Amino acid sequence: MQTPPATTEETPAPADVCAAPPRRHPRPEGQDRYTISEVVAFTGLTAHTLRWYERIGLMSHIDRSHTGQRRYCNRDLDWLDFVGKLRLTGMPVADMVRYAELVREGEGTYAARRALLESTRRDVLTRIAELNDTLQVLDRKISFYTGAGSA
Amino acid sequence: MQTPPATTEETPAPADVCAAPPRRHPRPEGQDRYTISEVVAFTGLTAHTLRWYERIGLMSHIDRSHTGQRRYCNRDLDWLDFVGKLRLTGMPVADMVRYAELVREGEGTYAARRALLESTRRDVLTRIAELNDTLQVLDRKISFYTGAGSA
DNA sequence: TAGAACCCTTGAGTGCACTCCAAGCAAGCG
DNA sequence: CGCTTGCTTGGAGTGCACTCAAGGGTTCTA
Repeated sequence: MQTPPATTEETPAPADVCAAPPRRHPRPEGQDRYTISEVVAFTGLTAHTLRWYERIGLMSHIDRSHTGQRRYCNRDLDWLDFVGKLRLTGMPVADMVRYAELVREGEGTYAARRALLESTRRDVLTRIAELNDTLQVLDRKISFYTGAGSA
Repeated sequence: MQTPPATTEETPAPADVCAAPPRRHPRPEGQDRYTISEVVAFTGLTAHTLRWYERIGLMSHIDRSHTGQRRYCNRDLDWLDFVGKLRLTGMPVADMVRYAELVREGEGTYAARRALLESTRRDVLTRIAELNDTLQVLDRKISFYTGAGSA
């Protein structure tokens, strides 16, 4: 068995260096059309939120069934995974939408996308440093309380 | 010179294991009464936010001048530093208020305080792990764009 | 004794990221 | 056929953490 031809990256890239790796909510193999409630199960987002993401342009228009219901594909799920990561960084939704627009604009925006991600990367490093700092404070206080409790 | 008698911890503790260490906004030495705008300069919070913190019980009542203006002391600044750390962890303000209440209730709440901080500590570790994960994704994408740009 | 700068209060307003509602369509089942 | 379940829409509502406005008092410098 081999990785399916799923492109998963922002632009139909030739050799996709960037394929989506481990996923937390395993998708069924060989499927490429999911209802909104399946996506809810995979991502933990609500159906409301998924529709809202689409409305504000954080997702490109989702394919529809003959009756007008949304049918998400694996690439959509990959994108949602990535958006989830960005969300963890604290990036505002408006910035994510900006990134999504760059993706839709095509390969000409590679430099801009990289700049955006590098700036995000810096934010993440800062945040990690802050959290490590906070951890030290917490540890100091916890050991204070522990000592005071057993003294 | 010796550390001043500032207690800085939640309860007038005997030997304070928990003294506040490095501060980012250096305070003048030997002072213990600050106007709200000085505190704004030290903490980066707005005066609105400082008053709001007091209203919701995130800070105990601040000392006042004879004309009713707030005069913050070093211990208040230490508390604000700590609150800033908690804020970085993403802890909701309501939970911080809960912690502040425990502090006001006295030494009998040491165990509860420790439990709260330990739970926060776990959250912080989780968050750091998530951010490291995100960092990997960002690095993968950045190097993809870098390669595509120079290819 | 001006005038500017600073501070006070209560209560309302803002921005973000969802979250829900109402009304209605479509498919599957006994 | 009727019932249930799942999906659709636009627009309104929610909760959080501030943020500001209005109207007034105080403190500092000249």
